[in-house]
Amino acid sequence: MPKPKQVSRVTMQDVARLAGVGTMTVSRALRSPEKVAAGTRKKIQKVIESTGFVADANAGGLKSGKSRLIAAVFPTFGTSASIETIEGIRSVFGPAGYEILMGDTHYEMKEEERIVLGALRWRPAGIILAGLTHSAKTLQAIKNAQVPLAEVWSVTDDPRDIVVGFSHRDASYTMARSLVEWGYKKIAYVHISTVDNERARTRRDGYLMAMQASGIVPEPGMYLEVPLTYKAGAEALVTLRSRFPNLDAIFFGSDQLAVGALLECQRRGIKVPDDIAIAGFDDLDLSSQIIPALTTIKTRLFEVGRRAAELLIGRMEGRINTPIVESWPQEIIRRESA
Amino acid sequence: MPKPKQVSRVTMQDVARLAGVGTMTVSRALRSPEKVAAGTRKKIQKVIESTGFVADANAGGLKSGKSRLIAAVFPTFGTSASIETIEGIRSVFGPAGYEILMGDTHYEMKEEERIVLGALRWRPAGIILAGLTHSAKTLQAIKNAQVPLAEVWSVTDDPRDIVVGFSHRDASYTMARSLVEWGYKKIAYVHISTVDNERARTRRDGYLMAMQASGIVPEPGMYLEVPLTYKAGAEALVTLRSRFPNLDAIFFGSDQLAVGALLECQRRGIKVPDDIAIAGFDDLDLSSQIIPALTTIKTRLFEVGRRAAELLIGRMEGRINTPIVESWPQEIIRRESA
DNA sequence: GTGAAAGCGCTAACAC
DNA sequence: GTGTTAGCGCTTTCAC
Repeated sequence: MPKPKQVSRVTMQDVARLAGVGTMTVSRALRSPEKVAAGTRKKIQKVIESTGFVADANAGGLKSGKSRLIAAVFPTFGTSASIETIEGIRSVFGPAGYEILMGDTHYEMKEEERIVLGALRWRPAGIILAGLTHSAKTLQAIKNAQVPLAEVWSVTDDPRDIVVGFSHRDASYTMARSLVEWGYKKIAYVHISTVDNERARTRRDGYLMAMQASGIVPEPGMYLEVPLTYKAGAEALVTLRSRFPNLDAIFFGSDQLAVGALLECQRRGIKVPDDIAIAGFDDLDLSSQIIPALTTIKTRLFEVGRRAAELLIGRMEGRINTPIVESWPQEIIRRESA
Repeated sequence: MPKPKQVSRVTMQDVARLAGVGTMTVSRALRSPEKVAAGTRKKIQKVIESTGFVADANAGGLKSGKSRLIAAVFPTFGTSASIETIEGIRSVFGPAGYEILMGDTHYEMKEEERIVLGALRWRPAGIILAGLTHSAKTLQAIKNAQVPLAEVWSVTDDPRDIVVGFSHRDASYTMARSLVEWGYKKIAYVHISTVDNERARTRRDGYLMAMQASGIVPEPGMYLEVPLTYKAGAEALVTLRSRFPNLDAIFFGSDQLAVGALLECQRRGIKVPDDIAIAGFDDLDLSSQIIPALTTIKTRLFEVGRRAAELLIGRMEGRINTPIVESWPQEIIRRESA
């Protein structure tokens, strides 16, 4: 292995000089090698390796006004929803030679705004945001910057640009209807905060619509908002059972809550699904392992991330130039808990 | 092929002209407002808001040779170890106005190399890598670029630059010794791949050293390498119990494996800790909720990330200019499973 | 297939 | 406190 020498900074000009060619040829050798003669290319490659030259993306981005950088902003890195989506995004952009600027908003729209504004300073080639609920300032800044935008996770009839996700309302509706079909009559619902979060809101709406369609009127207090932790799921179970002694099912808007509830059932000797049925939403790794195995909705978020990235590249290359919505089918996974 | 129309952007010069000041004053108003008169500042702020101007970080980075960008590379985003550390890093760099370029290597050293080389094109102000095991090329490239490096998670006596973490060997040793103290005599160990992963290796070494110190010689087949999944933990339990019928404890090098094993015990009616004791490493959220609650080692990875970021800023500002190692104490959490 | 010239939008250095 | 000058290291353009 050739030993790179320790120099303060090697520029493309240095490489060009050492290889006995013009800087333009070096630039081409890096970005479109097929336009450079094989011999020249080899010579340049050798110099690059021996000097440890790394092209300055700032200079390139400055000149061209665009950089091979994608901004991706998610509410949190702590859920598998974000992680799966990010993995899907990286599976496309990694091999394509893009870097990813990542941020997490902690579910704060104001923080999202701060992160997006910061990211735009880099003139990214594209932006990916989670969900459809963003501040006017965030959206205006993206529009001004003329940066392609992909919104992932939800779907809408009126897309701003690229939208890839699924209907949380339909998925939730289907699960709630299934619970009714399976014979459950008194079904509670537990969800996380719906503030600036259309996923949580539409999931809850799906439940409410299913109840209505089934001729069941959920009593007040029968749907509950809690934080996203195992413990909150456990506590919701206890609260709901004491409020409604004849409750026969609880549908949780997230598997993490449902797992928390299942563990609480174990602790208290409550039989699932005989004493009470439990259903979730997300299909975490853990959900198939927990006892009893959790009935839930399987999302396809790796695919969602992957497609968002592909469509973004399509937009960047001018192949796609109208708003577009792509929906990935969800699947009810019936296991033992309901 | 239709292309998006190229509308000219708002530059700092435009802002300067509209505010009736020089570009340098605008630059200062953004980066060190205290050096600009309040009236001037207000005038500039107004123009920035009305034009939606966002300073081009590429230009700034080009001129100064440094950008307010941090590269952070982790083996995976799918474990809470990575996520906690990243949260700690962001808690410092977010408020300080840095963006974070993130990559995950899928535990591949070659992929780490690719990601680091890509990130260096942006002339980042600092790099954070997980662990101490990196390819020569990766390390040489970072050295050439003269970018401050923080390595997190492990510790060493011979730091390259900034190192923040803890001794996995000591933590693991302490847990294994505690198991002996608590009366367990035949203790197996389950770990993930030690290839290019000094955390997994030193955790295993800690177990082996504790056995030796306790006068116990682990039989062949008594420590096991498996993938990092719940299922693998369950399978390891079954394998080890059939190999060693009188096994009385299993120490898992990761809570995820231990949880998988606990769930398998439930399925099979194996009593924990009476039939077999289970211990883990990491203290996941789930570990305190699972039944029985898991005895484990609590790591302080948020703090590790936070301190790595703080020390990196210290190095960038010239306040720290020698290699430095910081170790965060770990804690054995004894719960019901052992 | 290759190179020379021009300049992207900022900021360091220095003047005022 | 503020402005002027000079370039950072690439890529665009166009000539050969």
